[in-house]
Amino acid sequence: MDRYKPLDIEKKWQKRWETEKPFRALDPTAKDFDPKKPKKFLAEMFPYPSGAGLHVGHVRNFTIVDVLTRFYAQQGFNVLRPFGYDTFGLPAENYAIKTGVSPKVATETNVKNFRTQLKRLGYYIDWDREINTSDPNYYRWTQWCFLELFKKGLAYQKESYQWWCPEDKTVLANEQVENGHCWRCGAEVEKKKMKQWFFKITAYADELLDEIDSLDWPEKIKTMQKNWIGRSEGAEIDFEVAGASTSITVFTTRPNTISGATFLVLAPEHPLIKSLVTENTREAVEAYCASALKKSEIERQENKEKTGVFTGSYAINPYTKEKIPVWVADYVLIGYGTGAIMAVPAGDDRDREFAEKFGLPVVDWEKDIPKKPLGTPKVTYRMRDWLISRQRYWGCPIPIAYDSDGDPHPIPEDQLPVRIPEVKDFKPDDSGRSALAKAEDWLKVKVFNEKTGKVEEMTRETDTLDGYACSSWYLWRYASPTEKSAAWDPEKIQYWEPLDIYVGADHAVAHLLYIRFWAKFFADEGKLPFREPVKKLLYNGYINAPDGKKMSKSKGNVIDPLDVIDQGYGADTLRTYEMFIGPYDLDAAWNPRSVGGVYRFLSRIYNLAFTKLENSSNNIITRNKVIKKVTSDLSRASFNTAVSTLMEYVNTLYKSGAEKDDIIVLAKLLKPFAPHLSSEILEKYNSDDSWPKLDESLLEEEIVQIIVQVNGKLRARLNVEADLLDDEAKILETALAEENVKKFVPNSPKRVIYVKKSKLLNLVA
RNA sequence: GCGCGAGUGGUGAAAUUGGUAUACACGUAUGCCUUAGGAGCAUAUGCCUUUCGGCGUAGGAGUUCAAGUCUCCUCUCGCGCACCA
Repeated sequence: MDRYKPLDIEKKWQKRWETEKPFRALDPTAKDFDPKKPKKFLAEMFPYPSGAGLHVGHVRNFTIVDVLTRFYAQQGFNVLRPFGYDTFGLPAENYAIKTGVSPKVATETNVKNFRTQLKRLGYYIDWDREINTSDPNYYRWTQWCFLELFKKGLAYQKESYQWWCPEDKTVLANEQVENGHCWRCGAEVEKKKMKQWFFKITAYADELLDEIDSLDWPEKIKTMQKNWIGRSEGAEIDFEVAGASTSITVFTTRPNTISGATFLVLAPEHPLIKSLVTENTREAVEAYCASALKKSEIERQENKEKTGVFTGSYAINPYTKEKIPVWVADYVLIGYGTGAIMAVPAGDDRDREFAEKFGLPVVDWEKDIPKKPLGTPKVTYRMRDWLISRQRYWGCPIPIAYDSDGDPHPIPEDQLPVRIPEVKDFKPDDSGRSALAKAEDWLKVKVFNEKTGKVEEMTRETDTLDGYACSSWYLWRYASPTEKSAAWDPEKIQYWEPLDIYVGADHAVAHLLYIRFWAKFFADEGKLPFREPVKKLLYNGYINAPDGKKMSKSKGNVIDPLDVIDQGYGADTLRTYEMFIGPYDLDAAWNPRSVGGVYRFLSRIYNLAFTKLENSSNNIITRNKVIKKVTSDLSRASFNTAVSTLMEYVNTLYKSGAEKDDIIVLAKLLKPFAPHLSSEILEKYNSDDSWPKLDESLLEEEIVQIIVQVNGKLRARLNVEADLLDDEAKILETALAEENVKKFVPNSPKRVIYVKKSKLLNLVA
């Protein structure tokens, strides 16, 4: 008997797909484009192609997209499922520093390896649309996006205290600091005062917040984004400094508690501190501010014990007209509100703690304050502008040059891309400038200076862009990946976008917020016909090692998906297993035995299709039920139950015998999960792969089972003709005639509940 | 601390709208088969009970003819944010 040999089958089909390219998406400009077909655009969050190649987590992520893509393709949608690589970033650069291999070469190798591995999984990918963020043809347009933002004042420079990673020697965005540590290398971050580039994401804070509710995204992600944006409504109130002409502006969400404000607190970085200190306090205040700045953020977080120092100045409470002291304390943050607060110790735990520690007055605030407007109404956000400059080599160069005054000028569009110069030494240093600064010839550039009206020699910006900038528009590039005259072709964008389904397991606030921001910006520029780039988001769980721990090289518990395939299980088993492992959005632990179970399932299908076919049975009702269940399961992304339905079906067919239509339906429904085996079967049976049509009229069986409960407990099952379902009296009579029912209902039932839809009869005895 | 989830057999889990709890798979047990394999096939498998039956979805209460599902309280675990005024 011929046995299921997945590797042979998979090789055959992968070769065919490589030459026939059946997964190409048809643009509206294509010859064989059919305008009647509805479109679906699906994508995974494109990966960073590491040297280690695919891991099982990638496979889960990509297979979810693949199952859905094939599901829609088989239903006749014009589907677009492209692929790309997020290749800029620290790992490639750090690898280069370690090995001396240039990031460009390392990236090329890794992409090639990834592509080869992806093809071995049989993914439905339009390979003609592959993109790569470190390709000059791509980052030329990332630079264009930057310049669009720059022209509108949404890319700007600001000197301020920034997160600095002493290990990677670069600044980081707020989103890239996790618990006071660098998200990449884990080093404790520091604060450093530097002039940096920002994107003004806060300009869209309200819209980013308000439109969250309309998104078909997981609630968890939506909540995280809401919290991240952190909108607070309140007021700014000016407090005059006693005996001086200055005033201190504070932000508060509870202006009505002003009568209880007994002191002010400024953040140690607050610019007014200098003018508030007195002869007596100067030394102590300066020492406090200096040590607060030097302290790592961790220390500032871990040590919640309140510290602070009196400036020596007083302010006037504009409501009570009382003189209140002005303090400096590091529990007030310079980056939020105005960097200064009015402390109401009777109403706020932190203020109370501070007041108690330093013996400041605690005064109850007047509860019935007349609602006369106090201060200026003001909305504040926790979200800060997005810091985008990085002092690193392997990134998209910021297309800016500086004149002799140090003012920035955009590199003209006809000079794009600003290519990354070749340098020998990629190593970053503490100068605060990237390795690009070492390319001396590259640094000089002739740019028109609008101030002088002349073309002048200027110096290039040496910072590169945060990788998240590169990934903020790639979904739009997929619509026209080779377009030379624009970042995207408006006609194709109009047809394909926005993305229908996006699948990933990371970037809940960063990437998924940035991409929304850019969509809104480019929509305002008239360059995009939508304001939200992703309709539906699926956020899949991680796959852990069999011991339940995170897979890691150092623990030696990594499962290599290519090994699983090459062991003889094949890609179809791997794909189907990862869909069967549990609900897609939960973390799961790898179970080698369970992989074997899925292999057995596919083997049984193979045997059924190639060696055991019978012609006798009539399974048409079962078949229709299976079509209905699998279709609805895939529609609600319940992949594990779709697989289990197919398993049940196979078990049934082993008992009842299978006819040709059973095998064809089975292969079609299985194809999203196991495309190679299904293709092999469908070829043998001369069938296309169109999604099976459901015949609703064939769903109802002639004999139905009615559940009989007494006081809510199962006492009998009645097998009756389907026609009888409408005849409650008859059903009751039949039920009462049952021995076991009689036993529990000796007299006539006090109450009868009959639920036709559930085929259930409950008698209250 | 605040916010959001989740808790079901030995294990991963199913139950979509309040209506048969534990589908499917792993594991385990028994049997069959033979190309003796990392096979394949069949049957059984929540707990207590000889049977009838009783109990059972973290624990406790409640609503309902009927609760894994709804409400309240408690416990445990996970995730996110974390001095945001």
